[in-house]
Amino acid sequence: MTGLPFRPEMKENDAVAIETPRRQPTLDEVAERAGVSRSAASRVINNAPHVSRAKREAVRRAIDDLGYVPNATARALATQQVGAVVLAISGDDPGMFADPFFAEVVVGVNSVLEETELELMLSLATSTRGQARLEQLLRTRQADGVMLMSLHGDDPLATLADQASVPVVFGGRPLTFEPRYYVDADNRGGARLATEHLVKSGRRKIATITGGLDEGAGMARLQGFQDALAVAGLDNSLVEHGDFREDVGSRAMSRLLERAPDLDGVFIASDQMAMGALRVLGQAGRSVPGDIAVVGFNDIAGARHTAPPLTTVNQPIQALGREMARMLLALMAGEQPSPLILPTRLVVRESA
Amino acid sequence: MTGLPFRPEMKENDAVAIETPRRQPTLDEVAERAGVSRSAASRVINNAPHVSRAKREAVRRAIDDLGYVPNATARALATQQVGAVVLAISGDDPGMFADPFFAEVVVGVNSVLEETELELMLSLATSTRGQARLEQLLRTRQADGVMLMSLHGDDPLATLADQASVPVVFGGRPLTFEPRYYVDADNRGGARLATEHLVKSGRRKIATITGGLDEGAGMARLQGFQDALAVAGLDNSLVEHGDFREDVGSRAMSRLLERAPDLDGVFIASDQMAMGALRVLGQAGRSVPGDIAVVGFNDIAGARHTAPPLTTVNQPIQALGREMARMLLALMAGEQPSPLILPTRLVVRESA
DNA sequence: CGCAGTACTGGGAGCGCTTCCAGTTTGTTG
DNA sequence: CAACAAACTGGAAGCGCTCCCAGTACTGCG
Repeated sequence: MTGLPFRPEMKENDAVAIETPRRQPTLDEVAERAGVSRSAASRVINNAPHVSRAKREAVRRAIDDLGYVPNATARALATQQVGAVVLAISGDDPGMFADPFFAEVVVGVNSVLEETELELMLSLATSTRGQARLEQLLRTRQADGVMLMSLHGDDPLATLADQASVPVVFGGRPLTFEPRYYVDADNRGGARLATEHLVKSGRRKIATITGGLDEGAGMARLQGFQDALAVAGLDNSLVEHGDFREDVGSRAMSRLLERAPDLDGVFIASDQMAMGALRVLGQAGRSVPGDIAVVGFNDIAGARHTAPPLTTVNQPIQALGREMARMLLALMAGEQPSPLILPTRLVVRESA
Repeated sequence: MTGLPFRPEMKENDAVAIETPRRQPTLDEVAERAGVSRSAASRVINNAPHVSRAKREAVRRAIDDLGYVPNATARALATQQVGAVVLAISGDDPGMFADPFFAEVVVGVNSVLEETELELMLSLATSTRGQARLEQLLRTRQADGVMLMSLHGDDPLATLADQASVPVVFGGRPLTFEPRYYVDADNRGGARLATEHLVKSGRRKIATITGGLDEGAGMARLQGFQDALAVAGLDNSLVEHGDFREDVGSRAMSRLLERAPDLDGVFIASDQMAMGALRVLGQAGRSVPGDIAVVGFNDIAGARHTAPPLTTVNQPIQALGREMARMLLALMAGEQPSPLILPTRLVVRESA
C-alpha cells in the first residue's frame, strides 16, 4: 500500500510538494479556509442554528473545495455516540450463520439502516472468544444499539442484555425470560396452522420433529403442534426431538418410521429437517403425500424445489429484520416501543 | 431504557449515591486507584515495556476492581486505527445479499476475524445512498481495511478502491480491471469440468445458461463452457443469457427448449437458475438426466434436494471468505500477498 | 566512590470534533 | 436615538487514550 498517511522520512519543508498523498482535511482547515472559527464550521456541518447566511455559504464552499469529510471517530468521541449498531448472533455452532435465514434478516435490517447514518456491525458470537467480546460490547457501549438473535437455552447474554447500558432488541424470544423489547414471528400460530392442515386433509396419525427445544422458536412450534392435536382430539405423543439441521431431520424421520410405521402425517419444525426427512421417506419407499403428508417451517428458497415441493409455513424474515431495526431506532430515540409478533402463514404446495 | 449514562436532573452531590449507574471507568481512574500515572497504566494495558513489576500488578488489580475496559473510540482517535474492517457487497439488487452464498462468505470471514481484535462491519451498497457511503468510506479511512465483493460491470468503485487510502482486497475479479489483491474461485476451470462431464457422458447438443456477463464470475463460467466444447469440437452457439437468479433461469430454459428441442445437455451457471430450469424441464415432460442432463454451479445447500439431485460445481465459499480476510490482514500488516485462486470441483449427483 | 548506562516514571501534547459560554454585533421598538 | 433582546461569534474546555520526551532512580564497573 502506497498512500499510507505518513512519510516520516521527509524533512519539514522538503521542496518536493508534488502529488500530495495528503492527510484528510480537518475541520480546522475548513474553518481557516472559510475564514470562520472552528465552532462556526462545526455548526454548519451539523446544521445547527446561529450561523449567518454568508458564513454558512463560505463554509460549504470550503467543504467541497477541500473534499472534507468529518472524522467519524473524533465525532464519536466528542458526542459519546458511536454511530453504529450491531447485529449479534449468538450460538454454539460456527457455521450456523450460514443458514439463509440470517442472510434474509440482514437484508431487512440493512434496508432500514440504509436510511440512517448508522453503520452495521456483525457479531457472530460463536466461540467463547466471540461471546466475551459481545458481552463486553453490551457493557461498554461500543455501539449505540444491539440486535440480539438466536439465544439458546440459558445463554447468560440474555439477562446481561436486558440490563445493558445500551438499547437492546431481541429477535425471537429466549426461553428463560421475556425481554422488554423484541420482535418475533408467530411460531406457535404457524405450527398450529400447519398441523391443522394435516388434520383437515384427513391425517390421523400425526407426528412432529421438533426444533431445538432450548430455543423459543423450537418450543413454540411444538406447542402449536400440540394445540392443534388437542383441538382435534388426536394423539400427540409422536414427537421426535430435532434441532433444525438437515441431517438431524433425516435421523429423526427414521426413528419415527420405526416407532410408528403407520403414521400418515408429520409436521417438521424446519424446512432443512424436512428436506432430510423427505429423502429418508423416499428411500423407505413411502410416497409423499400419498402415504405420508409432510409440512415444514420457514419457507426457505429451496422449499419449492424439493420432490415433491414442500408445503410449509412462511414467516416474513426480511420483515423481522426490518422491524428489529425499526424498534431499535425507536428505542435509541428514547421511545418505548411495544414488542411485535409477526404473522406466519401456511404455503400449500404438494407435500401435504 | 433505564441505565442511560446521564441523569442530568441530579444535583452535584445528591446524597442518593446508592446504585451508581456509573459512567464507564476511565484510564485516569485506573491510574489513580493503582497509584501510578496514566502513562504507566496505558503501558500495562498495551503491555508495553518500561513498567516495574509492582506497578504492573497494581494496575492489573485496579483494572479488575473497576471492571475497566478501554474505550475503543478514544483509542481509535489516538492511534488513527479504527479497529474494524468492512465487508462490502456492491450491487443493484437490494435482496441480492439474501443469496446464501454471502452468508457463507461471512462465516469464513468471521472465522478469521474472530482471532483478532477487529470488528466486522457489513456494507450492503445496494442503493445509491449505500454506494455513496461506501465510496466515502474508501476515501476517508473509516475502517482499517475493506473486502469488496461482487462488483458489476463498470462499477466506479473498482478503480476508486484500488487507489483508496485503505487496504482493499477483492472477492472475485471485476471484469474491467485486474485488482492487485484478490481471491477468486476457479470459475473457468469449474465450468470446464462441468461441461466436460456432459461431453464425457455422451451428450452432443449442449447448451448453457450464463450468469450475469457483467460480472467476472459470469464471464469466466461462459469461457469455461466454451473451452470444453472447443476441445470436444462441439457446437457452442447454444447460449442463453441469464443472471444467476432462479426465475431468469426458468425463462432461459424455456427459450432454449424452443431454440433447440433436441438438446441433451445443459450447463447452468448457478444452482438457483438450475432449479428454475429443472422445473421448466419437468413441466415440459423432459426427463432428467434421461432426455437432458443438467449441471449447475455453486453447490448450494438445496442442490442435493432437487428432483433429481443436482450435479454441480462446488466452490469453497467459506474458504473464500477466510482467505479474503487473511489477505486483508496481511495487507494491513504491510505485506504484499499474492492473489489467490481457489479450486473448484465437480460434485456428481443424479442430474447428469 | 563517581560516572555512564539502563530501566522506569509521569507530564503534556496531541488525535479531530462538539458544545458551553461570555462577549460582540445586529435588529427592534417605543 | 436610547435601550434591549435576539442572533451570531469564537475561545476554550473537554471526550479518553497514546506516546514522546525530559527527568529520576538504580545498576554495575573502573
